[in-house]
Amino acid sequence: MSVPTLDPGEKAPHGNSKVTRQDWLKAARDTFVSKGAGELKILTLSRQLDVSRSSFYWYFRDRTDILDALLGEWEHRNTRCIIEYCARPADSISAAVCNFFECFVDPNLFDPGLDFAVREWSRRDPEIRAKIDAADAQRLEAMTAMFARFGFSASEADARARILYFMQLGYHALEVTEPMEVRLSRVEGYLMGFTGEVATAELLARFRARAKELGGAQ
Amino acid sequence: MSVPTLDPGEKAPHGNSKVTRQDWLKAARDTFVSKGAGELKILTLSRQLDVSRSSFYWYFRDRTDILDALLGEWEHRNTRCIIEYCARPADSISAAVCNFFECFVDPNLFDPGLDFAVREWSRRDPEIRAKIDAADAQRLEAMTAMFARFGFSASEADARARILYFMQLGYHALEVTEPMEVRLSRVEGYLMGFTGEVATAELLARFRARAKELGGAQ
DNA sequence: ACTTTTCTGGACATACCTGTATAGATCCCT
DNA sequence: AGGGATCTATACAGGTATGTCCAGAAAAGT
Repeated sequence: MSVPTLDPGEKAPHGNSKVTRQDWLKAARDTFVSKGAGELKILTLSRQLDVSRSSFYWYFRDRTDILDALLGEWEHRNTRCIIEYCARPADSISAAVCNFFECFVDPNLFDPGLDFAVREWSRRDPEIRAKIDAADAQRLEAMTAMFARFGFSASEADARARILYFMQLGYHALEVTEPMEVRLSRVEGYLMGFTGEVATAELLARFRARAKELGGAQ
Repeated sequence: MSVPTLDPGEKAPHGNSKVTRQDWLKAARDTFVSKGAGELKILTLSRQLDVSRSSFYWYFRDRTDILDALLGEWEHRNTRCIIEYCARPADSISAAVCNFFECFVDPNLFDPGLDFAVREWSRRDPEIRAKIDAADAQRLEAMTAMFARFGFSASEADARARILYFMQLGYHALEVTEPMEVRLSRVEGYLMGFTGEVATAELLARFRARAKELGGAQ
C-alpha cells in the first residue's frame, strides 16, 4: 500500500519518528469519510497507526485542529472543480453537461465522500452549515450560468441546474455501487432528461471513452 | 428482534410517573433527526425531559432498544408512501409525477429528516445499510413502473425514475429552506425536465392548490 | 388502611475519550 | 562524541457516557 512516492507536503521523517503528519491526515480522512466527524477519535487513529496517542499532539494542537485540516481540503477541492468544468467551452448543452459529469467520473476531481461527510457534520455545527450553504450557492450559480449560455431562459436554466445538481447529489447520497459500464449505459437517458435534446452518437462515444480512461473504479 | 408495541395512543400515566414512553420517543426522534444516531445519548435526553437517567431503563431495555424503535418508525413510514402514491391512477405522466411530489409536500407522508438520519447511520452499520439498500430498490421499482405505465420504454423509464428519485433526495440532502411559494414556482420547470412534456395549466393549478393546502411550512 | 403496581432518584462500577506533563528514545549536525 | 532537535511512551487528571441495583414515592386496587 504505502509507496515510496512522497506527497508534495510530505516531509521526510526526522528524529525518532514512526509516522508523519500526512499519515495522521490520511487515516483521519478515511474515518471522517466513512464514519463521520463525530466518530473521529484520536485514540482510534493512534491504534490504527500503532502509535501512542500523545504522538498526535506533536503534529496537531488538538482534535479540532485536524478536523479543520480536513475541512480545508474539502473547501479547496470540491466546489472549485464544478465551477471550472461548468465554465469549459462546449459545442452543445449536452457536451457541457458531459463536462460537468466529468467532475463526478474522475476520482481526482469532486470527492463525494468528503462532501457528504462535511454535509453531515454541518447538521450539528452552524459554522460548517454556513460553509456548506455558501458552497451550494456557488455551485448552482455556475451550473445555472452554463445552461443560460446555451439559450435557456433564466427560469428554465435555474430549474435545469437544480435538477442536475440535486440529482447528482442524490445519486451519491445513495452511495450506489454499480460498475462503470452500467453507469455509462444510463448517460444517454440522463442527458435527454437534463437537456431536453438527443445527444449525438459522437458526443456519447467521446464521453464514454473519457470516462473509461479516468474512472477505473466503480 | 421485532420488539415493542408502538402504542399509537398515549397511555395515561400511572403510578409515580413524570414522563411516558412516548415522551422519550419524541425527544429521541428529535435529536436523532437533527444530530444523528451517534449523538443520541440517554443522559442528554434525561436532562431534556428533566427526569433521572434510570427512568429510561424502565421503558427501554437499553440504548439500542430506542434506536430500533426509531428505525421501525422509518421502515413503516417512508417507503410505503412512495409506493402508494406512485401507484395512484393519473391522466398523464405529469399528473403522476405530481402525485409522487405529494409525498414530499405533505409533512405527514415522507419524512426527509428521518430518511437522512437513517442514511447517515447506515454508513457505520452494515445491518442498517442493508435496510436502506432494500428501501431504495423498492422505491425505484415503484417509480420506474410509474413511468413505464405511461409508455416510456424500459430503459427510459429507468433513467427518468432515477433522475426523479435522486433529484428529490438531493434536494433534501441540501436541506434547502425556501418558502412554499418559491418552491412551487419551480414545479413547472421541474415537470418539463422530468417528463419531457409541458404540463397543462389546469394540472399545475391543481397541484399548487393541493400543496398550499397541505404544507403550511416550507 | 394496606398492599400492589408503576415509576423515579441516587449510588456504584465500568468504560472510553481528551489533553497535559514529563521522561526517554532516535537521528542529525558539528 | 556530544548537543540539540524531533518524535514517542507512560502516567495522570478530568469529563462524559452506559448499565445495574436498590430504596422509596405516588397513585390505583382491595
